[in-house]
Amino acid sequence: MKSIAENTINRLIVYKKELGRLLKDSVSNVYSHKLAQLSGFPSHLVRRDLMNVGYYGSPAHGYKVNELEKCISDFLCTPDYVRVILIGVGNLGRAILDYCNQQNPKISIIAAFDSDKNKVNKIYHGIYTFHIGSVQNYIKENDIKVAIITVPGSEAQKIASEIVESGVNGIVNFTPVRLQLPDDVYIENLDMMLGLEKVVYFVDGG
Amino acid sequence: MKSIAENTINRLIVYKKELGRLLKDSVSNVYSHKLAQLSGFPSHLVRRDLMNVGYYGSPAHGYKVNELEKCISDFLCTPDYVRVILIGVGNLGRAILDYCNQQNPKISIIAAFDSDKNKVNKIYHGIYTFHIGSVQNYIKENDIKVAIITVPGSEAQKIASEIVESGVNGIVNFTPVRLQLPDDVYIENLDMMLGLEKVVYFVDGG
DNA sequence: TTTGAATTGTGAAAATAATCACAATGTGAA
DNA sequence: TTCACATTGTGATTATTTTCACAATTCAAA
Ligand SMILES: NC(=O)c1ccc[n+]([C@@H]2O[C@H](COP(=O)([O-])OP(=O)(O)OC[C@H]3O[C@@H](n4cnc5c(N)ncnc54)[C@H](O)[C@@H]3O)[C@@H](O)[C@H]2O)c1
Ligand SMILES: NC(=O)c1ccc[n+]([C@@H]2O[C@H](COP(=O)([O-])OP(=O)(O)OC[C@H]3O[C@@H](n4cnc5c(N)ncnc54)[C@H](O)[C@@H]3O)[C@@H](O)[C@H]2O)c1
Repeated sequence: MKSIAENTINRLIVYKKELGRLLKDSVSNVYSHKLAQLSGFPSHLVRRDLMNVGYYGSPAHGYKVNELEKCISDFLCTPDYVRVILIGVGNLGRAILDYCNQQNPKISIIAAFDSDKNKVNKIYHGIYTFHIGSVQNYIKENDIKVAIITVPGSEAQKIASEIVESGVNGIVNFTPVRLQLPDDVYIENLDMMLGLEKVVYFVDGG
Repeated sequence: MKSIAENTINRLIVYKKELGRLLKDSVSNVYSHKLAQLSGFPSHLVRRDLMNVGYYGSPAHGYKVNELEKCISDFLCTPDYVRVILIGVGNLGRAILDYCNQQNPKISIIAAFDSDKNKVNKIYHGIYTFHIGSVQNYIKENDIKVAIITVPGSEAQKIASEIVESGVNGIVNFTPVRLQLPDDVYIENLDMMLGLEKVVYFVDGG
């Protein structure tokens, strides 16, 4: 299997999302430069990326939105239904619980975990909160592979090591801590501060 | 001035953060492979990146933490104090208000804006919330260049256009909407869903 | 002083990514 | 039918990024 650049994957995910939106608006066809405009990448890059997924449009009608969306989904191997857990039901955690289950019906947060007795056994935005002590069992029993970490930075490494030990191998990490984990664990760091610093750099310097 | 790859900038920001942490722990020297371990990038890439900022270490002692931190900061042109505004004091907005001002003393959110009367004129995590109607004046009077957008997706484009018109040219966009703005506006899209999809892809497919 | 071990800095090579440019294709109007 | 037009798909090219590999450097210990 040919390995695809991470940047390409990022862009494909964006195309997929925009195609989903077009689908909702009952748009049936789209040209590369329209997709380019929507996604913010140049049109020749859009076409180059689409070569990877093996879907072919026509010069006259561009791409069929529904087929292309399907094709990208298949390419990304998006399983029909992915179950994810969230750890740390604080300010950020609750915002994510609210947001996430509105967005992609194929990816669901099915449980949350916290150490705070006031939060355990409560339901936030429709998701039940368990005590953190039960997380390792929960992961094993439900074969969870992906977790979102929104605990305080000081707790992050310990929690991450535990859940990886139990079988998780993909983590979305919202804490500012760089997690030290085996190489086969995929970590996506979403530290807002880095994004903000980047904006400051490009606005100020460039 | 040589132009530096965006990836390099990303990494430099990470190095800077890790160096800041080392400084706090009173660590005075660091080797490239230590910085590599902390940041998660290979050590030869660390060294290559550091060539760009023009700081030279010694084979015997590696890099001086304080000097290197200073040097990267200067290179990134991090101004001494950057004032940022946040628009949309919802679940996510409040989480960010709480988080942001704890993190980097050089970058501060100095005001928030919302359209909800119940939120206007209130203080959340120390930040005063103004009515959204006053945002354009506020930007002009205070010469604001960077804004964080955490309003519902349906409002994002309208708000973005307005603030750019008033002088903002850097945006951290937390909504799932791809903003259509002039090319000279730097946009950092932080859509959590994309991060999650990426993790799902790499866990499942790779 | 000399040796050995560890680490830096960097030229060169390799790998990867983005861009260009255009033939091929399909469409609709004349 | 024929022509003009817009758009795709892609080979070739260019640019960028990463990796390799090692000479140069520094220091501590013998
Ligand atoms: N990436 C971002 O944009 C962003 C924004 C805000 C906060 N953050 C980070 O996200 C994390 C959470 O931020 P927050 O504002 O929600 O903080 P918070 O304090 O409101 O929430 C943390 C939650 O984690 C729980 N917790 C603490 N220790 C735990 C443990 N050992 N096991 C399980 N749960 C535990 C707490 O009870 C609390 O509910 C922090 O690391 C913060 O730095 C990131
Ligand atoms: N990137 C992420 O991880 C992430 C997570 C959660 C939510 N989100 C996105 O962030 C945004 C906010 O999410 P939330 O959960 O905080 O939503 P929310 O509804 O809690 O908050 C939205 C806030 O914006 C205010 N608002 C609405 N219209 C406005 C306007 N015209 N001007 C000013 N303020 C206005 C509302 O009064 C409210 O306070 C949404 O677009 C959501 O999709 C992103």
